[in-house]
This record gives sequence, structure tokens and C-alpha cells, in this order.
Amino acid sequence: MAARGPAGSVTIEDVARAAGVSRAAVSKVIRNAYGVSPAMRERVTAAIEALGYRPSVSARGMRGKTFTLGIEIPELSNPFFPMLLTGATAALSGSPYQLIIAPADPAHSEGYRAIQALVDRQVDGVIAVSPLVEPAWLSELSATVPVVMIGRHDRAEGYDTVVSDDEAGARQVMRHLFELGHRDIAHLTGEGARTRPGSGVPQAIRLEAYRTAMQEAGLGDRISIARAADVTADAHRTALRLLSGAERPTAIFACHDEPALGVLRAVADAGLTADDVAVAGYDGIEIAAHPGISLTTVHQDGERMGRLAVELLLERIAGRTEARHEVVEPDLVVRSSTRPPRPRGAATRLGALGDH
Amino acid sequence: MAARGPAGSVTIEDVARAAGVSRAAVSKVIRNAYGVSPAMRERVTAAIEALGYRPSVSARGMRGKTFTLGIEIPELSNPFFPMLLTGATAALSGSPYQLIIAPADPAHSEGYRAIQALVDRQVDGVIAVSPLVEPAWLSELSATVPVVMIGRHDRAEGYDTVVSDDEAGARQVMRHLFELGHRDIAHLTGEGARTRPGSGVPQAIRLEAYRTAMQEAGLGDRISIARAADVTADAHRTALRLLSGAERPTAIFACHDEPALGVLRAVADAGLTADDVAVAGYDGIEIAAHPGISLTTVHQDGERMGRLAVELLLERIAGRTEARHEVVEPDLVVRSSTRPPRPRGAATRLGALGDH
DNA sequence: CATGCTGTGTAGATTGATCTCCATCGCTCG
DNA sequence: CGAGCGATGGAGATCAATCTACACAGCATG
Repeated sequence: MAARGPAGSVTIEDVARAAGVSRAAVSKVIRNAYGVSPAMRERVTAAIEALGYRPSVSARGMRGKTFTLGIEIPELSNPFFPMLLTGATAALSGSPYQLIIAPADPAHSEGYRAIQALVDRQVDGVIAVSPLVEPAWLSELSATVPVVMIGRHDRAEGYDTVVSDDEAGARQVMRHLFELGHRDIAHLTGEGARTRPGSGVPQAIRLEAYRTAMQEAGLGDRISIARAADVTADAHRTALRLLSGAERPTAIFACHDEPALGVLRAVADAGLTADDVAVAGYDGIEIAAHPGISLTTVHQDGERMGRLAVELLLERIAGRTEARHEVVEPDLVVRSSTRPPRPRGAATRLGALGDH
Repeated sequence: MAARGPAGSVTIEDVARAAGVSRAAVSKVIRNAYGVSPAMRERVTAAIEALGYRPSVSARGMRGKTFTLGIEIPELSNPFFPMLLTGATAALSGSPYQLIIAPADPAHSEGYRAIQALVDRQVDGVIAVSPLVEPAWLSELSATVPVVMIGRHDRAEGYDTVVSDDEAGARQVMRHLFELGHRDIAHLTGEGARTRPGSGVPQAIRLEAYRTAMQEAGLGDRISIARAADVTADAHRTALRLLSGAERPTAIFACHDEPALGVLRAVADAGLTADDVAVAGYDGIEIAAHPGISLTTVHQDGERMGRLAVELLLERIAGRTEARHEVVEPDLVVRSSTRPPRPRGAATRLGALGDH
């Protein structure tokens, strides 16, 4: 409400003096500890209010809790991550905990630095999102502070995880494309550690699901995997290459929505439409629903994932020790970026005209 | 690089023991303070390395600096704000400072809680972004800790500001629309404090620029201001109302890109196109450049603004006391969402057909 | 040879809160 | 009437760093 003066430098000592009690008494009132008479609580509360006292988190951190949860996030420019934050902050509203975010500059040593920064600040719990932070390192870390990893499918002992069922989601996409009649389906994904089988990274699992689906459909020889070092940044270029190649796919399944947007751009730049090349993404970012984009995608409930992560953390702080691994079900959302392929022999407009 | 064990509980005391020196000596080495022989520096550095020591930010905070800068951000879902963060983190890379972000749940008492949380954590500087935090409160705060406000045009004494020249940007939009031949231009904006004249809030300044431009063009009687309590959420609905009214504007200028996306959606839903209604936004978010959107907008260099904010903060920490107010020039980016209005008497397609 | 200076290292106070004892007070009960 | 007890409040240690004041060695100078 009204601007209560900022922290200034009023300490617990000042409050104690103002209320005519000891520091310990004030501390008890703040912490809702045992051994406080209603009268004293009254006096102390009044003094706190009058002086605008706010406990120093640093001083608290010296002995125990900081009432701070930290979340480390790579590339906030990808709208999926803010969804996590929305859920996480919502889950904390009303609790005494405050969420702080450490951005992980993907250019440098990724998540490590950011998570370290959070630990240095003695957060009471850490949510990790960068997919490339080693599980062993997280395990070691989880001996010190509760940890939840969002997104990666490691079923670790020491820390909890919240994931979306990436395999099921990717299979839904493939089934949808098959049902439309597509056979030449390319998959656009990243390179290196992000797609190593068994890494548990979403991209890797979606890639594997793509491969399996193709094989199961008897299309093993048509598997086409386009890789880009930085999928998001290079999606457009990579897609252009794919589209101008001799064997143009009739559908492109991108491992995320952001690269899928680049693919859509490439399709437009190549003078093609959704009737020529179907495009599907993954994540379910909001803009995908816009009529100008209308991207078929798999919606992951990011808010729910963020909320779950916070809840798991609070449980850990409350004392739980055995690991929990939550899986959220994704939903395929079909939009107009995926349509049936043109009938054979009608690969281009001119061809179609000549045929009739 | 390799996973150095996380903070665990190795203190300066442990390092001192391992190196065979006093705590004070270790402290000096860490802080690069005067009075350290090369030999001792060597020994201490080795011990720090060997033990994987990391100074406790809390303990540091007890006496002075935390090497932490805090930025408070409302609605991260709006892609403009992540741009600020990109610039801010870039400006800090290589410095000993770490940026932490406090999300300001716009549902509650807005920025206050978030900024308070940062101050409670004794950050060495605060970047405020929420437009509705009172200047007086910020001034008071700035007596305690350096403050930079991003976005709002208050030329305060106590704190610095970084703004984009919203008046110039809005005028560019209006000139562009006039040049295309538009006369019936509506402005979509928010309500209440956000648009109060003299508040210095971007929305207010853009609104004023719209009004002035219309008046200067002799179109004072055609001024049409559509307001929504939550512009972003209600843009679609409000635009639909605007489009179905008796006096449909030929152009809509939205105060931000996010609402402009909603307007575009409304235009499509009403069965209209850019030839019927021109749409312009403001901010220059990335998706505006996508061919499926192609939104005319005013590009604000968010990265630069974030970088500037950090630089100002570091200057303040280094000792500057007089206020600085940086203005970044915006650029109009014309895309296909703004086209000339249909010639008179050709307001609808049917009409156009009948006319020829 | 006493004095002063410089360069190096340490002792110990300090910071703001928490938390473990411990003291006190007012009762009840044997 | 003294012991015991529950309820309440306080004294003081503690946490991990910083920083001032000081000690001390080595060396030059008058």
C-alpha cells in the first residue's frame, strides 16, 4: 500500500529498544516462536510497524534460512521460461519465501555460474533449468541445498525433477503428421550434448521419439534430421537449406516453437505455404495461437511445472528426503500450419494446374 | 568448466588454516587489498583453489557490499523486458557483480514488494522497471541504495533514469499514418495511473503525443481513445468493439506491441485485413518482424537500455552523486500492417466492386 | 645507536539476527 | 510452607566475513 520507508538501517536492536524488550524477544515475535505473551507481541508488533523494521536477510543467512528460493534460467527470451516463473511466483504468493532469478548467460559456462551465484547467496532451495548442468554436479549440490531440476528426465536420487512427457508429446506430433498423410517428415533439432541419447534432455527425447516413430511406420529410410548448433538462432537458415534441397520434406517437426517460428519464416521466404510444407513445433508458446502464425504445437503446461517445482522445494525444506519425480502430460494443439500433403504429382501449383 | 564442488561449508577460517595464515590475510587476498606479499597471495590462492572456497555473500552483506545488483521486473511474459535483461547481464559479464531478478507479480502491490525484497537482500544497486512505483518512494529509497528507473520519464534528483524518447517515437508513428493518408486514427491504451498526464509513464507520453499530433493535424474532433484496464489482456476484446462500432477507424495505434498483437487478432477475427485497418504497435518485440505478423512498430533498443542502467548503477557505486538521465532514440520500423486507407466510398470489398 | 619509516601480517571488534540455555515469576500441590 | 512446574523474557554465544588498529621486522638515516 502506501510507501513504507525502505529498509534504511533500523535493526532488531532499535525495535527492541523502542518496545522496551530484548533483541531475543523481538526475534521470537518475528519468527512466531514459542514463549511470547500477547501483551509483548502487541508491543513489539507496534514497534516494528512504527519503525518500518525489516529483518536483514544477510544476518538471517548467517544462521540458517534466508527465505529465498532461487531459480536459474537460460535465455529468458524464449517465452516458455517466463511461463515457469509465472507458476513459481504464483505458488509462492502468501508464503514467506521470495523467488529470485539468476539469468544464465548461455554464452559462458551456462548454468553453473548462475546456480553458484544462488548458492553463494544461501538460497533455501534451487530450481535448475539449464539442461546441460551435469547430474553429478547437481547431486553433489543437493547434499547442501534442496534442488529441483525442471525439464531434464534424470531420475536422480538426490534431487527432484519436474518434466513434461516429451516422448508422448513427440509421438502425438508424429501420429498427427502420419494421419494427415505425411511420409517425408524432417526433424529440426540441435547438436552435441543437447541431443545425446540417454542425456534426458527434452531435445534428445523428442529426437528419439521422432526416430522411433519413423521406424515403426516403416519409414526408417526417410529419416531426415537437420541439426543446428544454436537451433533457435539458426533455424531459419537451416530450414531454408532443407527446403531448397532435392528431396524437400512435406513436413518439418521442430524440437521447439522458437525454431519452428524460424521454419515458418523460411517457408514464407521460399514462396511456399502450409500446403507445401507442414510445420509443427513444441512447447506451446502463446504466439503460436496467433492467427498470423497458427502453429501446430505440443502444449506443455509451463505454469504447472513452475508451480510443481516450488511445491517440491517447499516439501524438501519441510523435511522430505526421498526423491520425487513429477511428470506433466502435454497436449497436442492442432492448428493450420499442418495440413495434408499435396497429392502426388501435384507438388507445385503449376504442376497442379497442368494435371487437371 | 569441470564441476567444482558447490559451496558446502568451507569458510575463510578453513582457508586461513590451510594456508597457515590469518583470516584477515585471506580476506585481503580476496579483496585485492593492500599489504599482501606475492608469496602469501600465492599460498592463499592455492588454498582457496584446493578447498573450493567461495565467500559467503550473507557474511559480506553484514559489513558492506554483496556484489549483487537487483532488477525488479513486471510481467516477464512481455518480451520487451527480457531484452533489458540481456543488455544488463551483458554489461555485467566479467565484473564481480551478479544480477538477480525479482519478479513483480502485477496482481499484488506491484513493484514495491519486489524492490523491498531486493533491498532486504542488501543488493548494491536497484533497477526498477514497474512504472507505478511512486517517485517519492524511490527518492527515499535512493538515499539508502543507488537506484535506476527504467522507462519512466521522471527527472528525479536522487536517482538516475533510462528512457526511450516516447514522444518522438509516437510522433513518428503518427506522421507515418498521416503520410499514408489516415485520418481516423484510434489509440488503444490503458487506464488510470498508467496514463495520467505528467506521470512520465510511457503510455501517458505516447497518449499525449497521439493527442497532440491529431490536434496539430486539425483532427482534434476525430480523436478516439480506447481504454482497457489491462491493455495486454483486453486488447483483443477492446479492438473488436472498436472495429464493430459505427465509426470504424482506418488505423489503430496501440501503446505497446503486445496489445497490438491482440488488435491484429481482432482484425482477423472481424474478417478484415491490413487494407481495411492499419495497425501500429510500440516496443519492437522480435515477433513483430515475423512475416505472419509483420507489425509496424517503434523499435526501442531494450538491450541498450538495460546496459545503460547497469552502467549508471556502477557509476553510482563508484561514487557519482549527481543524477543522470539517459535518453535512447527509438526507430520507426514500417512493415505491412500499415497500408494506406481504402479510397473513399470503397470502405468494403462489396462497395469497391459496386463502384467501378 | 636511537629513531623513524615502510612493508607485511595479525588480533579483535563489528555487523544483525538466531537460538540455546538460564533466571524469574506466579501458581499449585503435597 | 517449600518444592515443583509452566510460562515468559533475557544474556550471551554464534554465524562468516570486513576492517581498523597495531605489532613487528628490516632497513636507512641523523
